[in-house]
Amino acid sequence: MTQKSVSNLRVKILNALSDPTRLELLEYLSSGERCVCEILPAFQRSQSTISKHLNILHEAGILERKADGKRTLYSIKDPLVFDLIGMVDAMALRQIIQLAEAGRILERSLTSRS
Amino acid sequence: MTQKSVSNLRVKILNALSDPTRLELLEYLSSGERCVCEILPAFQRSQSTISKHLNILHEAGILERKADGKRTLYSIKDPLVFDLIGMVDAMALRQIIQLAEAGRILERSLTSRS
DNA sequence: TTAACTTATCGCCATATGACGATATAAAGT
DNA sequence: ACTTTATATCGTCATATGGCGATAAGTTAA
Repeated sequence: MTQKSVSNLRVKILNALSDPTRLELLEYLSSGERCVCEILPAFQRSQSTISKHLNILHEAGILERKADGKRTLYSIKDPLVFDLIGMVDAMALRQIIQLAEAGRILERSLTSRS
Repeated sequence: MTQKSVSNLRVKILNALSDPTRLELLEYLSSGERCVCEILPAFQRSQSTISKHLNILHEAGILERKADGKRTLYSIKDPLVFDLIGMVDAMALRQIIQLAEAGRILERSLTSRS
C-alpha cells in the first residue's frame, strides 16, 4: 500500500515540477514565505493562473500554505526540492557540454578535410 | 545562452520523468541495455505507444539509443537519473510519514475526548 | 452594512498529451 | 524478389493542461 502511494506521489511531484512557471515560482519562494499579492506582480500571468499553479505545487506537497488574515502565505515545505532541481540541472549541463564537445570534434574533422 | 538552454532542458527532463509508464521504462532499463522487442512484452501498451515513450526519454537525453541490425537498443545514459528519482521518493516518503503522524495525533485527540 | 481587498474557483477555449491501429521503413532470412 | 521481423511514424480520438476573465467567498476597513 505504501509503495503504491509513494509511486503515485512520485509522479505527482514530478508533474508539479515539469512546468516553467511553477519552477519560477519555486525560485521566487526560495527567498522565503510570500503572499500571493507579492507574487503576482513578479509574474506576467493572471491571478487565477498563478493561484492554480500554487495550488498544484501545494497538492504535490512541495509548498506550505498558511492563512494570514485576508491573505494566503506560501512557502517551500521541503528544501530538498532545490537539491532535486540542482540535480536536474547537472544532468542538463552534462548534455550541453557533451553536445558542445561533439560539435567541436565535428568541426575539427571538417576543417582538416578541406 | 547556456542558462536558457539549461532551463529549457530542465523542463524537458522533468517532463519526460512525469509519466508513470516512462518511469517504469527507466526501472526496466536499470538492469541494462534492452531492445524494444524485449521491452514490449513487459508492458501492457501498444508498440507505437512504447516507441513514443522511449523517444521522449531519448529526446530528453535520459536514454541512449543504439541501432543493432534490425533492432534498436535503449539504455540509461546518465545513471544520475536514479539518484534523482530516489530523491523524489524521499520527498514522497516524508510526506506520507508526516500524514500518518498527523493521523495518529488526530486519532489520539479523538479517543481521549470520548 | 457596505466597500475594498485578497484569494480561490468556475467556465471556457486552444493546445498538448497519451493511447491506439494502420502504415511506412529498414534489416534479415528464405 | 518475397516474407518476416523490428521499429518508427502517421492519423485520429479522448482527455488533460495552461491560459484567461468573471465570479464567489472570506477578511478587514469605513
